[in-house]
Amino acid sequence: MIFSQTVEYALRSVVWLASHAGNPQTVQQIAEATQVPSNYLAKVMNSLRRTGLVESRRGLGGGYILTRTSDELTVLDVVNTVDPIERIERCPLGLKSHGLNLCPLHKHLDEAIGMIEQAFIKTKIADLVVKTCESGSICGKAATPEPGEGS
Amino acid sequence: MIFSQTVEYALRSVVWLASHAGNPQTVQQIAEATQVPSNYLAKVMNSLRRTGLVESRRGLGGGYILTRTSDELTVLDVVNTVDPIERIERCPLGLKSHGLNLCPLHKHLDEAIGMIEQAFIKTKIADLVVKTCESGSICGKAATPEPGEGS
DNA sequence: GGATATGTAGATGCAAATATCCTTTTAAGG
DNA sequence: CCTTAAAAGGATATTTGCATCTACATATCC
Repeated sequence: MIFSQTVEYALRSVVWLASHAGNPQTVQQIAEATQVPSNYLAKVMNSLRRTGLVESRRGLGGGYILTRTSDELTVLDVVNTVDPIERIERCPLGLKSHGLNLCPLHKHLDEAIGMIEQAFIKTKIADLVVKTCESGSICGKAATPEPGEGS
Repeated sequence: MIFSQTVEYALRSVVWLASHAGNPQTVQQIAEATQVPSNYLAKVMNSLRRTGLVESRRGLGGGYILTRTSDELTVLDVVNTVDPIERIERCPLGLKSHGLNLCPLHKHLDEAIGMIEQAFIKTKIADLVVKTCESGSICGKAATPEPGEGS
Protein backbone atom coordinates (compact mmCIF):
# COMPACT_ATOMS: atom_id res chain seq x y z
CA MET A 1 0.00 0.00 0.00
CA ILE A 2 1.00 3.52 -0.83
CA PHE A 3 4.71 3.24 -1.65
CA SER A 4 6.49 0.34 -3.22
CA GLN A 5 9.73 -1.08 -1.98
CA THR A 6 11.40 0.02 -5.18
CA VAL A 7 10.43 3.63 -4.56
CA GLU A 8 12.00 3.40 -1.13
CA TYR A 9 15.19 2.00 -2.57
CA ALA A 10 15.41 4.58 -5.33
CA LEU A 11 14.88 7.47 -2.94
CA ARG A 12 17.43 6.22 -0.46
CA SER A 13 19.98 5.84 -3.20
CA VAL A 14 19.37 9.23 -4.73
CA VAL A 15 19.62 10.88 -1.32
CA TRP A 16 22.88 9.08 -0.79
CA LEU A 17 24.19 10.28 -4.13
CA ALA A 18 23.08 13.80 -3.28
CA SER A 19 25.14 13.73 -0.14
CA HIS A 20 28.15 12.63 -2.14
CA ALA A 21 27.84 14.98 -5.06
CA GLY A 22 30.78 14.77 -7.38
CA ASN A 23 32.07 11.47 -6.02
CA PRO A 24 30.89 8.55 -8.09
CA GLN A 25 29.36 5.94 -5.83
CA THR A 26 29.43 2.30 -6.78
CA VAL A 27 26.43 0.04 -6.46
CA GLN A 28 28.24 -1.72 -3.65
CA GLN A 29 28.77 1.47 -1.73
CA ILE A 30 25.22 2.64 -2.19
CA ALA A 31 23.86 -0.78 -1.33
CA GLU A 32 25.75 -0.96 1.93
CA ALA A 33 24.94 2.57 2.96
CA THR A 34 21.27 2.30 2.16
CA GLN A 35 20.81 -1.35 3.08
CA VAL A 36 19.37 -2.28 -0.26
CA PRO A 37 20.11 -5.68 -1.85
CA SER A 38 22.92 -4.83 -4.22
CA ASN A 39 21.76 -7.02 -7.08
CA TYR A 40 18.39 -5.43 -7.10
CA LEU A 41 19.83 -1.99 -6.60
CA ALA A 42 21.79 -2.44 -9.79
CA LYS A 43 18.50 -2.65 -11.66
CA VAL A 44 17.10 0.37 -9.91
CA MET A 45 20.17 2.46 -10.63
CA ASN A 46 19.96 1.42 -14.22
CA SER A 47 16.41 2.67 -14.42
CA LEU A 48 17.48 5.98 -12.97
CA ARG A 49 20.18 6.16 -15.58
CA ARG A 50 17.81 5.42 -18.45
CA THR A 51 15.54 8.27 -17.41
CA GLY A 52 18.56 10.51 -17.06
CA LEU A 53 18.46 11.24 -13.35
CA VAL A 54 21.91 9.80 -12.84
CA GLU A 55 24.98 9.19 -14.94
CA SER A 56 27.15 6.14 -14.75
CA ARG A 57 30.83 5.61 -15.31
CA ARG A 58 32.21 2.12 -15.79
CA GLY A 59 35.51 0.64 -14.73
CA LEU A 60 37.80 1.47 -11.89
CA GLY A 61 36.80 4.63 -10.11
CA GLY A 62 33.40 4.45 -11.71
CA GLY A 63 29.96 4.55 -10.18
CA TYR A 64 26.92 6.78 -10.28
CA ILE A 65 26.48 10.51 -9.89
CA LEU A 66 23.45 12.75 -10.10
CA THR A 67 23.00 14.67 -13.31
CA ARG A 68 21.37 17.59 -11.55
CA THR A 69 21.95 19.35 -8.30
CA SER A 70 19.87 18.04 -5.46
CA ASP A 71 17.69 21.12 -5.34
CA GLU A 72 16.75 20.73 -8.96
CA LEU A 73 15.68 17.17 -8.37
CA THR A 74 12.32 16.38 -6.81
CA VAL A 75 11.00 13.33 -5.08
CA LEU A 76 8.46 13.08 -7.87
CA ASP A 77 11.23 12.79 -10.44
CA VAL A 78 12.56 9.75 -8.65
CA VAL A 79 9.19 8.20 -7.95
CA ASN A 80 8.03 8.64 -11.51
CA THR A 81 11.10 6.90 -12.77
CA VAL A 82 10.63 3.66 -10.91
CA ASP A 83 6.91 3.58 -10.18
CA PRO A 84 5.05 6.41 -11.86
CA ILE A 85 2.21 8.14 -10.09
CA GLU A 86 -0.86 7.78 -12.24
CA ARG A 87 -3.74 10.15 -11.86
CA ILE A 88 -7.23 8.79 -12.39
CA GLU A 89 -8.33 10.42 -15.60
CA ARG A 90 -11.10 8.18 -16.73
CA CYS A 91 -13.61 6.23 -14.71
CA PRO A 92 -12.16 2.75 -14.14
CA LEU A 93 -15.66 1.41 -14.64
CA GLY A 94 -15.56 2.70 -18.17
CA LEU A 95 -18.95 4.35 -18.00
CA LYS A 96 -19.53 6.80 -20.75
CA SER A 97 -22.49 8.35 -19.04
CA HIS A 98 -20.49 10.91 -17.15
CA GLY A 99 -18.04 11.77 -19.85
CA LEU A 100 -14.98 13.45 -18.42
CA ASN A 101 -16.46 13.78 -14.97
CA LEU A 102 -15.39 11.22 -12.45
CA CYS A 103 -17.86 9.80 -10.00
CA PRO A 104 -17.41 11.03 -6.42
CA LEU A 105 -15.42 7.96 -5.48
CA HIS A 106 -12.79 8.35 -8.14
CA LYS A 107 -12.81 12.09 -7.81
CA HIS A 108 -11.85 11.76 -4.17
CA LEU A 109 -9.28 9.08 -4.85
CA ASP A 110 -7.74 11.16 -7.57
CA GLU A 111 -7.60 14.17 -5.29
CA ALA A 112 -5.71 12.07 -2.78
CA ILE A 113 -3.26 11.04 -5.44
CA GLY A 114 -2.99 14.66 -6.47
CA MET A 115 -2.05 15.67 -2.96
CA ILE A 116 0.76 13.17 -2.93
CA GLU A 117 1.91 14.35 -6.31
CA GLN A 118 2.01 17.96 -5.15
CA ALA A 119 3.88 17.07 -2.00
CA PHE A 120 6.41 15.15 -4.06
CA ILE A 121 6.89 18.01 -6.48
CA LYS A 122 7.50 20.42 -3.65
CA THR A 123 10.01 18.21 -1.91
CA LYS A 124 13.49 18.46 -3.37
CA ILE A 125 16.08 15.81 -2.78
CA ALA A 126 18.14 18.51 -1.12
CA ASP A 127 15.48 18.66 1.57
CA LEU A 128 16.12 15.04 2.38
CA VAL A 129 19.84 15.12 2.86
CA VAL A 130 20.96 14.83 6.46
CA LYS A 131 23.39 17.63 7.13
CA THR A 132 23.96 17.31 10.83
CA CYS A 133 26.56 14.61 10.55
CA GLU A 134 29.70 14.35 8.51
CA SER A 135 29.77 11.24 6.42
CA GLY A 136 26.75 9.50 7.89
CA SER A 137 24.11 7.44 6.24
CA ILE A 138 21.12 8.95 4.58
CA CYS A 139 19.33 8.57 7.79
CA GLY A 140 21.42 9.44 10.78
CA LYS A 141 24.97 8.41 11.37
CA ALA A 142 25.12 4.70 10.84
CA ALA A 143 28.56 4.90 9.29
CA THR A 144 30.04 6.43 12.42
CA PRO A 145 28.93 4.25 15.31
CA GLU A 146 28.41 6.11 18.54
CA PRO A 147 30.58 5.47 21.55
CA GLY A 148 28.96 2.85 23.69
CA GLU A 149 27.13 1.13 20.91
CA GLY A 150 29.35 -1.87 20.52
CA SER A 151 28.14 -4.93 18.67
CA MET B 1 1.43 2.34 -6.64
CA ILE B 2 -0.72 4.17 -4.13
CA PHE B 3 -3.94 2.15 -4.10
CA SER B 4 -4.33 -1.54 -4.51
CA GLN B 5 -6.92 -3.13 -6.69
CA THR B 6 -8.55 -4.64 -3.64
CA VAL B 7 -9.05 -1.20 -2.10
CA GLU B 8 -10.78 -0.10 -5.28
CA TYR B 9 -13.07 -3.11 -5.20
CA ALA B 10 -13.92 -2.71 -1.54
CA LEU B 11 -14.75 0.96 -1.92
CA ARG B 12 -16.91 0.42 -4.96
CA SER B 13 -18.83 -2.28 -3.16
CA VAL B 14 -19.36 -0.32 0.01
CA VAL B 15 -20.57 2.68 -1.97
CA TRP B 16 -22.99 0.42 -3.75
CA LEU B 17 -24.26 -0.95 -0.47
CA ALA B 18 -24.63 2.57 0.85
CA SER B 19 -26.86 3.47 -2.03
CA HIS B 20 -29.01 0.44 -1.31
CA ALA B 21 -29.26 0.76 2.44
CA GLY B 22 -31.68 -1.73 3.91
CA ASN B 23 -31.78 -3.96 0.84
CA PRO B 24 -29.38 -6.87 1.13
CA GLN B 25 -27.25 -7.07 -1.99
CA THR B 26 -25.86 -10.35 -3.17
CA VAL B 27 -22.30 -10.78 -4.31
CA GLN B 28 -23.64 -11.28 -7.83
CA GLN B 29 -25.53 -8.01 -7.75
CA ILE B 30 -22.63 -6.07 -6.34
CA ALA B 31 -20.20 -7.69 -8.73
CA GLU B 32 -22.24 -6.76 -11.77
CA ALA B 33 -22.90 -3.24 -10.62
CA THR B 34 -19.30 -2.53 -9.69
CA GLN B 35 -17.64 -4.63 -12.37
CA VAL B 36 -15.60 -6.62 -9.94
CA PRO B 37 -14.87 -10.32 -10.54
CA SER B 38 -17.52 -11.97 -8.43
CA ASN B 39 -15.38 -14.77 -7.08
CA TYR B 40 -12.82 -12.37 -5.83
CA LEU B 41 -15.44 -10.00 -4.55
CA ALA B 42 -16.76 -12.79 -2.35
CA LYS B 43 -13.43 -12.78 -0.55
CA VAL B 44 -13.41 -9.05 -0.18
CA MET B 45 -16.93 -8.95 1.19
CA ASN B 46 -15.98 -11.61 3.65
CA SER B 47 -13.13 -9.46 4.90
CA LEU B 48 -15.50 -6.56 5.34
CA ARG B 49 -17.79 -8.80 7.32
CA ARG B 50 -15.02 -10.05 9.59
CA THR B 51 -14.08 -6.52 10.53
CA GLY B 52 -17.73 -5.71 11.10
CA LEU B 53 -18.31 -3.12 8.39
CA VAL B 54 -21.02 -5.21 6.80
CA GLU B 55 -23.40 -7.93 7.87
CA SER B 56 -24.30 -10.92 5.81
CA ARG B 57 -27.43 -12.96 5.58
CA ARG B 58 -27.35 -16.38 3.98
CA GLY B 59 -29.96 -18.16 1.98
CA LEU B 60 -32.75 -16.87 -0.17
CA GLY B 61 -33.18 -13.14 0.07
CA GLY B 62 -29.79 -12.87 1.68
CA GLY B 63 -26.83 -10.71 0.83
CA TYR B 64 -24.82 -7.94 2.44
CA ILE B 65 -25.83 -4.76 4.19
CA LEU B 66 -23.85 -2.05 5.93
CA THR B 67 -23.76 -2.17 9.70
CA ARG B 68 -23.53 1.60 9.98
CA THR B 69 -25.07 4.49 8.15
CA SER B 70 -22.99 5.77 5.32
CA ASP B 71 -22.12 8.98 7.11
CA GLU B 72 -20.69 7.08 10.05
CA LEU B 73 -18.47 5.09 7.76
CA THR B 74 -15.26 6.56 6.42
CA VAL B 75 -13.11 5.66 3.47
CA LEU B 76 -10.36 4.90 5.95
CA ASP B 77 -12.52 2.28 7.63
CA VAL B 78 -12.83 0.45 4.36
CA VAL B 79 -9.22 0.90 3.31
CA ASN B 80 -7.92 -0.27 6.66
CA THR B 81 -9.99 -3.40 6.42
CA VAL B 82 -8.55 -4.69 3.19
CA ASP B 83 -5.17 -3.01 2.97
CA PRO B 84 -4.31 -1.07 6.10
CA ILE B 85 -2.50 2.22 5.86
CA GLU B 86 0.72 1.94 7.78
CA ARG B 87 2.45 5.01 9.06
CA ILE B 88 6.23 4.99 9.16
CA GLU B 89 7.02 4.90 12.83
CA ARG B 90 10.54 3.61 12.87
CA CYS B 91 13.34 4.15 10.43
CA PRO B 92 13.21 1.30 7.92
CA LEU B 93 16.97 1.26 8.01
CA GLY B 94 16.80 0.28 11.64
CA LEU B 95 19.30 2.87 12.80
CA LYS B 96 19.21 3.44 16.49
CA SER B 97 21.18 6.62 16.27
CA HIS B 98 18.21 8.86 15.83
CA GLY B 99 15.89 7.22 18.26
CA LEU B 100 12.31 8.16 17.60
CA ASN B 101 13.19 10.80 15.07
CA LEU B 102 12.87 9.81 11.47
CA CYS B 103 15.40 10.96 8.94
CA PRO B 104 14.13 13.64 6.56
CA LEU B 105 13.32 11.09 3.88
CA HIS B 106 11.05 8.99 6.01
CA LYS B 107 9.64 12.01 7.74
CA HIS B 108 8.48 13.37 4.43
CA LEU B 109 7.16 10.03 3.26
CA ASP B 110 5.28 9.57 6.49
CA GLU B 111 3.79 13.03 6.19
CA ALA B 112 2.54 12.11 2.75
CA ILE B 113 0.95 8.98 4.13
CA GLY B 114 -0.51 11.08 6.92
CA MET B 115 -2.15 13.39 4.42
CA ILE B 116 -3.82 10.48 2.73
CA GLU B 117 -4.93 9.12 6.05
CA GLN B 118 -6.49 12.43 7.03
CA ALA B 119 -8.25 12.76 3.71
CA PHE B 120 -9.64 9.29 4.12
CA ILE B 121 -10.86 9.97 7.63
CA LYS B 122 -12.62 13.10 6.48
CA THR B 123 -14.32 11.43 3.57
CA LYS B 124 -17.47 9.57 4.52
CA ILE B 125 -18.95 6.93 2.32
CA ALA B 126 -22.03 9.13 2.16
CA ASP B 127 -19.92 11.67 0.29
CA LEU B 128 -19.29 9.12 -2.42
CA VAL B 129 -22.81 8.07 -3.20
CA VAL B 130 -24.14 9.40 -6.46
CA LYS B 131 -27.48 11.00 -5.77
CA THR B 132 -28.34 12.55 -9.10
CA CYS B 133 -29.74 9.40 -10.60
CA GLU B 134 -32.30 6.98 -9.33
CA SER B 135 -30.97 3.47 -9.24
CA GLY B 136 -27.72 4.05 -11.06
CA SER B 137 -24.35 2.54 -10.53
CA ILE B 138 -21.91 3.86 -8.03
CA CYS B 139 -20.48 5.93 -10.73
CA GLY B 140 -23.06 7.46 -12.96
CA LYS B 141 -26.05 5.68 -14.38
CA ALA B 142 -24.83 2.49 -15.91
CA ALA B 143 -27.88 0.59 -14.79
CA THR B 144 -30.18 2.83 -16.79
CA PRO B 145 -28.78 2.87 -20.31
CA GLU B 146 -29.30 6.14 -22.06
CA PRO B 147 -31.46 6.42 -25.13
CA GLY B 148 -29.31 5.82 -28.17
CA GLU B 149 -26.76 3.68 -26.43
CA GLY B 150 -27.99 0.33 -27.59
CA SER B 151 -25.84 -2.75 -27.25
C1' DG C 1 47.80 -5.68 -23.39
C1' DG C 2 46.71 -8.12 -19.12
C1' DA C 3 44.55 -7.68 -14.60
C1' DT C 4 41.11 -5.69 -12.12
C1' DA C 5 37.04 -2.99 -11.16
C1' DT C 6 33.07 -1.44 -12.45
C1' DG C 7 28.22 -1.03 -14.83
C1' DT C 8 24.81 -3.71 -18.26
C1' DA C 9 21.88 -7.25 -19.64
C1' DG C 10 19.33 -11.44 -19.44
C1' DA C 11 17.60 -15.63 -17.26
C1' DT C 12 15.68 -17.40 -13.48
C1' DG C 13 13.63 -18.00 -8.80
C1' DC C 14 10.38 -16.71 -5.17
C1' DA C 15 6.57 -14.71 -2.77
C1' DA C 16 2.55 -11.91 -2.48
C1' DA C 17 -1.54 -10.00 -4.70
C1' DT C 18 -5.03 -11.11 -7.66
C1' DA C 19 -8.30 -14.22 -9.62
C1' DT C 20 -10.86 -18.65 -10.37
C1' DC C 21 -13.14 -22.90 -9.09
C1' DC C 22 -15.29 -26.27 -6.20
C1' DT C 23 -17.33 -27.84 -1.96
C1' DT C 24 -19.71 -26.98 2.31
C1' DT C 25 -22.84 -24.52 5.33
C1' DT C 26 -26.93 -21.91 6.28
C1' DA C 27 -31.23 -19.96 5.45
C1' DA C 28 -35.96 -19.36 3.05
C1' DG C 29 -40.04 -21.12 0.77
C1' DG C 30 -42.97 -24.47 -0.61
C1' DC D 1 -38.45 -32.72 4.15
C1' DC D 2 -36.84 -31.03 -0.25
C1' DT D 3 -35.40 -27.60 -3.32
C1' DT D 4 -33.26 -23.49 -4.09
C1' DA D 5 -30.54 -19.37 -3.08
C1' DA D 6 -27.25 -17.49 -0.99
C1' DA D 7 -22.63 -16.87 1.89
C1' DA D 8 -18.24 -19.30 3.71
C1' DG D 9 -14.27 -21.77 3.13
C1' DG D 10 -10.54 -23.98 0.90
C1' DA D 11 -7.63 -25.39 -3.03
C1' DT D 12 -5.52 -23.89 -6.95
C1' DA D 13 -4.07 -20.94 -10.92
C1' DT D 14 -2.12 -16.49 -12.74
C1' DT D 15 0.27 -12.32 -12.55
C1' DT D 16 3.40 -9.03 -10.77
C1' DG D 17 6.95 -7.11 -7.74
C1' DC D 18 11.04 -8.28 -5.68
C1' DA D 19 15.35 -10.53 -5.61
C1' DT D 20 19.33 -13.41 -7.13
C1' DC D 21 22.76 -15.20 -10.22
C1' DT D 22 25.62 -15.40 -14.23
C1' DA D 23 27.66 -13.76 -18.32
C1' DC D 24 29.14 -9.74 -20.75
C1' DA D 25 30.85 -4.97 -21.91
C1' DT D 26 33.69 -1.18 -20.73
C1' DA D 27 36.85 1.50 -18.32
C1' DT D 28 41.31 2.21 -15.42
C1' DC D 29 45.82 1.08 -13.95
C1' DC D 30 50.14 -0.99 -14.27
